[in-house]
Amino acid sequence: MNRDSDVKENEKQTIKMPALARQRLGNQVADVLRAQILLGQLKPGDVIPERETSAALGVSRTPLREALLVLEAEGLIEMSPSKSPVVANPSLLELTEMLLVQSALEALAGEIACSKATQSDIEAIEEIHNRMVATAQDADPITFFQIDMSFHEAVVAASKNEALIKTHNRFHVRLWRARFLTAGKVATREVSVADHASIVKGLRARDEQKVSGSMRDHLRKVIDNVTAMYAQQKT
Amino acid sequence: MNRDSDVKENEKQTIKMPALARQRLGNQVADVLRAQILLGQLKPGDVIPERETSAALGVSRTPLREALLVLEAEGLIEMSPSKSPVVANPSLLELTEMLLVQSALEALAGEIACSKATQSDIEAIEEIHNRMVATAQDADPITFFQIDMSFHEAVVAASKNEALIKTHNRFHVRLWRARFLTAGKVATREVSVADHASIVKGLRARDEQKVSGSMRDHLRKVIDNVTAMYAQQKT
DNA sequence: CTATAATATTTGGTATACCATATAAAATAT
DNA sequence: ATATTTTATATGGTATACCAAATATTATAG
Repeated sequence: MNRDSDVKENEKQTIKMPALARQRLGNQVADVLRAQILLGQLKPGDVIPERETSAALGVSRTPLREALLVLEAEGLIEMSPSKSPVVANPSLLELTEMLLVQSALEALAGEIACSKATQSDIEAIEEIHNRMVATAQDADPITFFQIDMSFHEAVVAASKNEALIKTHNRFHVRLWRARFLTAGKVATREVSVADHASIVKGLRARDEQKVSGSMRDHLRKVIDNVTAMYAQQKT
Repeated sequence: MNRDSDVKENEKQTIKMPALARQRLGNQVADVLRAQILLGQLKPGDVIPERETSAALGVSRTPLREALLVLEAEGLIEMSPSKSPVVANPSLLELTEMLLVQSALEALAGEIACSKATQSDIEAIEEIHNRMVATAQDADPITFFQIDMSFHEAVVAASKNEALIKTHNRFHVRLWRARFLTAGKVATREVSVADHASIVKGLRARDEQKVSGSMRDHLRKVIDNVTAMYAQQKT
């Protein structure tokens, strides 16, 4: 490859793309902490002392604090004066409230997706569904759960509504742990698969009513599952 | 007044209530800036330089910055590296997307409110509606608009769903300016009043279907109003 | 006078220093 | 030995100092 010719070709642009490079340190730290919370490495009730954590991550307290504020706004942690931030531990009431909102959001997403999704969007959703069907019997809980979640993400993304996608993701993250803990039961898997099949069918037919209703009902079943788990946990 | 007796009476409690006192400075600053944005004292496109603004508010850059991060998370301002934060100026597309989400949220709120609202909640909503009817003909745009908005807030609050209330408020704030600019037309007032009347009627009957549908349709009309305003503005 | 390069200045981003308060520990009086 | 007061320490909250990059300004070469 000729170096000189390359230089000549590029002489006017000087690469000119910072593009996806620069991001605030605080956001990167927030991503790390958020991932740790979702992966269960940071469990509800765990504290996140500022000095200790910032030192562990090799940053100063300023961006660490910035990250904590982001996570607080997302509802993943709780901060109170003179106390170390603590990973949020949503009550059953809070979870059901959030799931109700999520059901409305996903219902809307399904409705919009019927008109806004491209054919390849729907095919991609179908592909996720097929993978879920294939792994319903034997896959480990984590894998199955992640496929399940990606299905919902894909439908919401197909709505092409940024505000909706962002708001949905907000609850998605906060509900992650509780949904994971309840998704383990293989018994509920078949129901989920059936619900998803109905949603896919509706999307192919671009039947707004059907998809919207299916999404909504599907999510409301999750409320029952979570409630059941909490009741069982008390025992 | 006898000092000693006072001391004796208070000896056990020492006032003991910090209660509603302490809040982070950053949040207070965020409240101030948010209010300025909502009141139009800070318009879309206006910049908020950190040093200048923090000096004006009499705080250091740290809490000011904390406030900016909050407002950025709320979507009220936009921050980019090496540039002063700027008050967000949502496009028509963004506004319609947010209004669609808001319509779903308010529909859900109306539905839930039918079962969760107390009788006095409904009476309070009715009272707001009556005030709106009374001032529909002559009140200045600001007053009418504020009553209109408080009606929606009251219905959502009646759902008693914290996640819903918070999420709704998020969009409520971001949509505030655009809705205010479109709410001026007296022509649209009558339609709004009629819609609200239908909602109140449904709430009294605790008819979930009706209230939910009315809320949703009412909000979707706002999309048309906003779209019309943008089209007219181009002219 | 114009174009270009060097420099000064302003910006947000980050690190550090300091402060107030809440909590834990220790000392002392009962 | 216990209860109470005092003191030490650790925590988050805030202010300041410093840095890098982007931009505006000025000087200089053409």
